Amino acid sequence: MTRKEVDSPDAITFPMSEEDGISFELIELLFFAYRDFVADPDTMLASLSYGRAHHRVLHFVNRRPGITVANLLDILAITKQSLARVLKQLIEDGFITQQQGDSDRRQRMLYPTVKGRELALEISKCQARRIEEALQTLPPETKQASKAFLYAMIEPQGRPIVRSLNHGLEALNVIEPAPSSRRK
Amino acid sequence: MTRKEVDSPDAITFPMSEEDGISFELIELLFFAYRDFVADPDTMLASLSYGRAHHRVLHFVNRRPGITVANLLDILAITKQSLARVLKQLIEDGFITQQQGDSDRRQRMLYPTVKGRELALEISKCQARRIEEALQTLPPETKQASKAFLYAMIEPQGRPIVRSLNHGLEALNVIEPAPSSRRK
DNA sequence: TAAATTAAGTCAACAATGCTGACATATATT
DNA sequence: AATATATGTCAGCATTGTTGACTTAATTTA
Repeated sequence: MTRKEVDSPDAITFPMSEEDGISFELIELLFFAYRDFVADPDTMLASLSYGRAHHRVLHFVNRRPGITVANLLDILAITKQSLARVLKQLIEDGFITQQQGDSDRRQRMLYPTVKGRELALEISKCQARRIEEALQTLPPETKQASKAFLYAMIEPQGRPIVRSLNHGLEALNVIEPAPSSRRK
Repeated sequence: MTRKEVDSPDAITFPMSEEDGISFELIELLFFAYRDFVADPDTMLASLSYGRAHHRVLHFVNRRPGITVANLLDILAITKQSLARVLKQLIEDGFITQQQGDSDRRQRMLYPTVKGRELALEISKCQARRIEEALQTLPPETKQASKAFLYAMIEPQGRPIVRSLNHGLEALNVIEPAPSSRRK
């Protein structure tokens, strides 16, 4: 009962748990699953000294060939600087090419090269393999349920973008009239 | 047919799509869902000039009060330096306290303070709210299915850690006999 | 008991990827 | 002709990850 025992006057010794009415399990599952999910691409790209940012740019340019820089910024939700840095390298290294916009010649439309498509596919295959292996062990309705859950986790404003990537809505420029918020 | 049209000799103009046999939808859902999922904590912690790294440390110390530095490194899978930087601040600012290990006095057992617990709970509540709101719109079996999916997405070696956080396995030190791989 | 190992802390340095603000250039729009 | 837009670029900063080396204290082993 001396001062010795009062070392850390307010150390809490019992764990934060589901009893607090919070689903810690899902919170942590998202953390660990996402970490392992991006580890594969990270490893593959390390040999090219590319990182996660390069991967994202490459991915979305492959999913939307001809996308403009501005629309790409909307999808990635990063600043022009952050994009420019990695985009420059991808172009220099011949994974992506630019073409002047047809209607608006200020625009730069981005396309993957053959080399860029191959790399994007290789990485996506690897990620898809992990997903398919996970789903294999589970009942078939799991896939649809997980999609629905993840979709509902996305901010409503972001959802049209996700949809447009899958059903070929050309509406990318219509989506989010871009009140010139981001994109400094 | 002049050179003009051969601008970008190998620009690919058709999108990478599910026809390549890859579930791009799930890949992208994971990306967007995770991004929005961590945006809330990021915002909340910005006022304290803390980042994502601080959040993770605070979270797991609250989930496993008394955890040692070495075990925390195993969970986070980062280097000692990366941990030290943020842990130091959290201790200085009174969110976490240290106590010498009982059996092994080299160890530093980490505990949240009252203040630290409150902050961790506040953030977790916010994340849980987003999860619950997403699930509300969906059939009840979605939660279990999503848990199972995310769990299966985690590398097998990592799974016992996730489990131990939820059922109170004291076994954290037993989990992964730590062949002294990481933790430089 | 002496030597080796381990847990933790620290230092210096570096890399990736976010951010800001400012400014230039070409092109469109009003 | 004036203004606005799309892109590119410069300089600089913050966070968070990395490496490798070294210290101190405590434990374990030979």
